[in-house]
Amino acid sequence: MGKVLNKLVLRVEINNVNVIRNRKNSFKKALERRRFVNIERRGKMLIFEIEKGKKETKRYFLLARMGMTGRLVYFSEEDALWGENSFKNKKSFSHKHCHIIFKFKEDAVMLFCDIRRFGYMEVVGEKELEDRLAHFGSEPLSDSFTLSVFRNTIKNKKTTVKAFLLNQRYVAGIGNIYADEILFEAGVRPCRVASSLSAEEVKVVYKSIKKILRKAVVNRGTTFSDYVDSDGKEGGFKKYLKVYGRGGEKCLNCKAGNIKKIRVAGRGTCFCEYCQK
DNA sequence: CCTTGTGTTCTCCG
DNA sequence: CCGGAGAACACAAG
Repeated sequence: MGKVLNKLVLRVEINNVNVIRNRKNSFKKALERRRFVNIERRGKMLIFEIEKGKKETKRYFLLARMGMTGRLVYFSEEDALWGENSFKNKKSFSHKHCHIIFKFKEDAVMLFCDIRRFGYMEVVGEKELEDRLAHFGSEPLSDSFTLSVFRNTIKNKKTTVKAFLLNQRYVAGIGNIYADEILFEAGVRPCRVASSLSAEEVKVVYKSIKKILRKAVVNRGTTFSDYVDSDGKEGGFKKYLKVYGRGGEKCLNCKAGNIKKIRVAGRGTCFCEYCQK
């Protein structure tokens, strides 16, 4: 979404007020006639820093969370028309599911669309931002996420290793697809109790987190059904999926075991009964 | 019925 | 009875 940086937001159109949380911070008023001066990410949350007004001392931020089907889409000048051809992926971007439109002075637009409406946006002040950031664990691809940090985090956790990986308080940003792929890469069964992993297994899971997430980022994410990035482009990681969505198939690695599909931590979970111990 | 991210509520245990 | 941990539930719509 870097293309919206420093562009002037002229107008914010709200088609569905229900996707805005924390309405006390007057969403439109906080955004119109201002610019986004910085954009960051923490876990699965995007943080747009909003330009300060002349007399203001405190900063405000636009937070965006995509849930399952939420997406931010950028249209440049020539594409920013509402004609039939603009919305090539009609299910994702139909008028019906486009909830907020940011119109920039530069003639560009940014859309917040969400079919299932698990996603939301909100404007928060510095204090509220601090509160929300406090709920996130380590950024798995940062240098500060070391093996010893990971050992300390997973130590004594009585939950399953899959639930542990999905818990944003421990490691931020891992969802269901990557949790399954990480555990396959590590050769560890999703239903294992986290604290039961040997020192060696913890190390392998740690390395697998880095490896899978790096590869996913390089390939710009996973398009399993209809995910697209802000340019409307699909992610390329799908071709590297080894267990997710392969329940009932033969394992690509051992060519012997079957990929089982079970339920762990309330989520559909795929693993190889032969490769993962 | 299934799918998932996350915020809330419930339950268990010391 | 309190607090924390972890599990379970609720939500949405295709």
